[in-house]
Amino acid sequence: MEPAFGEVNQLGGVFVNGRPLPNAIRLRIVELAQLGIRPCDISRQLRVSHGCVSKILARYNETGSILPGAIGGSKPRVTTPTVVKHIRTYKQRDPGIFAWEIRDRLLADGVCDKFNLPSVSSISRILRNKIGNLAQQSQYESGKQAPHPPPQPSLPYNHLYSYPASKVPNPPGMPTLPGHMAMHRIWPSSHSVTDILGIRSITEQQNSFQSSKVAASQRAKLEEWSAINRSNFPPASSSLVNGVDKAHLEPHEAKFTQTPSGLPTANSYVTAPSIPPYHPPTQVSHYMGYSATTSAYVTGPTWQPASGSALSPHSCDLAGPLAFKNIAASRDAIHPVAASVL
DNA sequence: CGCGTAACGGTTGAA
DNA sequence: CCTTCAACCGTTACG
Repeated sequence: MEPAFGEVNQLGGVFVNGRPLPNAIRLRIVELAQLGIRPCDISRQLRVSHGCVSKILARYNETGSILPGAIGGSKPRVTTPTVVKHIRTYKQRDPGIFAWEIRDRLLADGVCDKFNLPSVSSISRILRNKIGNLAQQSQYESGKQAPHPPPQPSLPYNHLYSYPASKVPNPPGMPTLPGHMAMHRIWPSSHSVTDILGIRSITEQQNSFQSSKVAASQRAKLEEWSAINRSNFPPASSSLVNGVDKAHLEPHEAKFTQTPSGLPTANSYVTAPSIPPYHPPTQVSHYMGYSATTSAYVTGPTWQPASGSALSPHSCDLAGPLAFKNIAASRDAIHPVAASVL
């Protein structure tokens, strides 16, 4: 469960079964692809299976994000206390109401929107399990609803944490969802549209180790791109970029990058000996709360100087940018470091 | 040979 | 706490 060292694939690359590739490598895959390198060559160069390269690129093309999907956990429940309460109310008012009618009403009354509307079967289950005895008890049940008013709005966080993963992309052709509504999954990840697009993370990283291989023009393009995108989105989302967005990235990266010493370079990274110990889930719950923990990362780590020194001037250390991203929350902190590296 | 993808064994985290 | 379960992971192998 705590693979200090990963396994080695057929190409000699290191991976940790069940865990996502480091973002640095993911990013590298996308970068190389953008430079016109063929997937098969990327695969060989980075020693990542072609299946994985294919998947990451496909996802990137589809969602614009290089980030892995949210692992573990459960989907946010659509049957929030509020919803249950309303269902109960409907049932009380009309004991003969059908589940599908309840569903329609939830939508009509604005209790739910089409993204968090429970399925008919969910409603049936609720009726059966939670309100089943309501029929008999409804009289007195009804009176005591007030005490526990779930302060929860019907859309608690959905609009904040969308999810860039493949299952529910918001493909260009799909007009229905604003990107940020694409998924109702708690993913401390992404989250701002720009982040969903993966733009920000890319540009940030580029800014960090751009000097290495990425052509200046490429960088410029990306920056411009991000600028465009940023400006195109509502302030609400962009404001999240610096908070939520990064917060989510950090934990992941922390695992990859907070390697105590000897940050592997891009070139050596994939070889077995230089595998960065996969940092075990730490005390910091990874997908932690967005706020507090972020600052923890910002302030705490001692790796910062190390990363700076370990960073080789060229040869694009993958670890470098990632390391920087750990403190991404404060770009102010980043840039000086990045600048010095550059 | 390159690429897309299903199967597989694995991890994760909310319920 | 512990267990369940459904999400995701990357590799492998096949077509």
